[in-house]
Amino acid sequence: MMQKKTQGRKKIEIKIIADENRRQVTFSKRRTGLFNKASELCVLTGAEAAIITQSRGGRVFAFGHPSVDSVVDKYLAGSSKNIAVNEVNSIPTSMQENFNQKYKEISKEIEDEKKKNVLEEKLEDNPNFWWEESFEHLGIEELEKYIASMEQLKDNITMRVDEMAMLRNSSNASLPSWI
Amino acid sequence: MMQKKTQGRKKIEIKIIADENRRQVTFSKRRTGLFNKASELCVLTGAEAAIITQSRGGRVFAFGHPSVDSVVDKYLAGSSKNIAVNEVNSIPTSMQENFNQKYKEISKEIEDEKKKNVLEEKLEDNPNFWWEESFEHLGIEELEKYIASMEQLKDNITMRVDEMAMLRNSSNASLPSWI
DNA sequence: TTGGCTATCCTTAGCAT
DNA sequence: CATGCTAAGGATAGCCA
Repeated sequence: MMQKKTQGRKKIEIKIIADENRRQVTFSKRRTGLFNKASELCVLTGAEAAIITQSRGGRVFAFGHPSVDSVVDKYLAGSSKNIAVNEVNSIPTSMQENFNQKYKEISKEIEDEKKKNVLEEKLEDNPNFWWEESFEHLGIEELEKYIASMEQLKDNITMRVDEMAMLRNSSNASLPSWI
Repeated sequence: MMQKKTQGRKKIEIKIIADENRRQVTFSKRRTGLFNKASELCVLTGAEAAIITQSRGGRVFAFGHPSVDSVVDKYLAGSSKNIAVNEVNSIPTSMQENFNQKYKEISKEIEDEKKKNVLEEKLEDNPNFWWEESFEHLGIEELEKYIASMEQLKDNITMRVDEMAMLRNSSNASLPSWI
């Protein structure tokens, strides 16, 4: 009987890959796959998208359609400073950070919760986005807690950016590979 | 014989989906898939990543680890203004835009080209990245052509950003869905 | 660090809700 | 605009040339 040439793809857990070499290979391959997926998304739906990634080694890779900067600029223009434009339901844009951080875990919790109550809940009564639901059910205290953690995160980021800026003057470790 | 419940996934061409409804559904599903892929990439390799997308409807969705802003800020810090840091091999950051735009098509061309010449080429002699190769083989004229088109793109983007800014004052069509 | 080669594992097109 | 279902199309983990 013919022996299999390879053992084929093996299932892996979604957790940090210990072996440095495997981790690097995975980053390279999956990054390529991610960029291709983004490219297809843009072509298929006519959407715009930008992806920025930084490996542990400090190398930056980016993809953008029609360009990284155009998408990022638009994003910044829409999420910056002038938050007061929308009065009542206005939520600080910075909160998005926490949302993204908790995206997976919370969405999974919501998911599980939904499955449990699927029979006694009318889906029509649920908002389209879990975060909208979160907002509506969130108390003032929770909101303020989020905002506070956001402020701190902002500070951390600012410091980090400064570090990066200083690093740039002595090495190019953080420079995109295409420069 | 039992009839199949669904016809299953069908192969599609990577080109704009004409039907608006199907296009919307595809955007939604693939965006989710893209975000999950990015999430896995971050967890598996310890990398940082940010994705910003805008549907045709004007809604913005973003993903980031550890946050959109931290990754974007770092990117901007590394690619902005002070280009003169690296002297000789310094290439205007704005050129990245053209690269990304041509990523797919050029990479495919390179790919095809490689396959044709695979026997007469020593892979060891090739640079690690196709764009490095492009640079080295690009003449001054080509470079200047790129730069020129980049400048124009910059202008277009600036105008577009201004438009967005004005729009923000009269409607929230361009506002991220999480606001 | 990249690319090719399979045998799996994962994503998703078409429908329906 | 989003989710659930199912079968088929794609992405990729583990190994190498």
